[in-house]
Amino acid sequence: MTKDLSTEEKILEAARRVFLRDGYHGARMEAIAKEAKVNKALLHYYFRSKEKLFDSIFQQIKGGLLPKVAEIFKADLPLFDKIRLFVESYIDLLLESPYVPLFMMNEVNKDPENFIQKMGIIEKLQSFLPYFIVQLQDEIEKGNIKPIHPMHLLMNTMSMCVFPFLAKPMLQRVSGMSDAQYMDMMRERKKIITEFVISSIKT
Amino acid sequence: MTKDLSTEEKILEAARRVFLRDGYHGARMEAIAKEAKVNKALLHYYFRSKEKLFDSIFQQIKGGLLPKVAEIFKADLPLFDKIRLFVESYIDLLLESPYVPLFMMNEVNKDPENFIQKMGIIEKLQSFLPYFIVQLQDEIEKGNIKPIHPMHLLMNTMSMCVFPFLAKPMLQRVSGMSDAQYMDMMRERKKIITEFVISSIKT
DNA sequence: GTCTATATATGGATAGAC
DNA sequence: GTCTATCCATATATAGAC
Repeated sequence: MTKDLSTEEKILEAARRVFLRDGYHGARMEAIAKEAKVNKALLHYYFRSKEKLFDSIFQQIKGGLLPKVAEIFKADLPLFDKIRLFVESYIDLLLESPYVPLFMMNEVNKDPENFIQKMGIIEKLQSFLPYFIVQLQDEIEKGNIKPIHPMHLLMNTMSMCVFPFLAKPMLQRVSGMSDAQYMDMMRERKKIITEFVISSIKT
Repeated sequence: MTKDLSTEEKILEAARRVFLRDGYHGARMEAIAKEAKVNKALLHYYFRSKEKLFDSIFQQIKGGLLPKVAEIFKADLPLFDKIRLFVESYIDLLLESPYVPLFMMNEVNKDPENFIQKMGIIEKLQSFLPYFIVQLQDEIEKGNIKPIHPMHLLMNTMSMCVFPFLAKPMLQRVSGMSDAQYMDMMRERKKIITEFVISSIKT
């Protein structure tokens, strides 16, 4: 059992689940308390307000995504390996937290400037994007891949990884898959996306 | 000026904007009234409740998307033409209503069964998917395209069209584009996506 | 630290005058 | 049809006993 957690940790775990599932406005302090099996008043004892509790969750979620991506793109690897690694580790991450993408999209939508600043996105991008652009340009000049704008290549690849998680509830229903089947499909998809991207840009 | 609209129409217009931007829970009746420049009580006079007003908007939004897609896929056209037409008309639609995708993702997330039923998605899919699957299978057997599961092909194509709208607020900021520039980029993207998909599956 | 009870704030809904 | 005033439910937040 995971029930030897401190009250504070139980609340954080529950809050994460509820906020991710229902969004900030949809989430209810009551629901979080129930999920954590603690009294409602304790949420305020530990975190003072809904807003502050939410911020704790946000900080926690923020850690996982970008650092991994930056690491891959900065590595000294052939372009196709980077693409493959990016797709694989990105989908693996999302398989663990399928609600994160929709949550993030909503957060950024509420207040883009603030979101980007809180996430430190600009600095992260600057830390690896230039390397990637040079590498891509290099491969194009060598004639190994067709000309493509780095932004579109990244956007295409990311789209195919993330979108199926955003649309999961819908796609799962219309295709009649169980949760397990959907996850299996996404694991298969790692290979499919990689091949799709590579065979599209290879000369 | 558009201000010779009836009060009811003004409310509907305002409600559409606010619900799309803030989502159901995030939207405030007060905000809709203000946006429509009418008294708050009038929203209830015309639509009785927030729920009912929301339903009106939902019905209105529902009309645009799927019918167009179904039409294209049922048409008697070569596969590559269908892909091109799908991408073009899909992105054109989204350019007019960039908030619709995130709104839809949130709605389906709240209550998938209910959403799919209200949208009539299953029937729409059944009306054109079989044709598409046969056509794709046919092209694969003829050796014109590489083997690919129809679901993945559709998912890939749709992902690349929709995701940039979902992530618009973020992508726009990090790339420093204005609204107009972002729209131009999406228009360019129609060609890029089509070529990306086709060159990926062509033998 | 944890509970019950309660205060306070917000937002949706209604009554009633005009 | 449109307004002001107000009600009422819900949800967040606090007080105070244990």
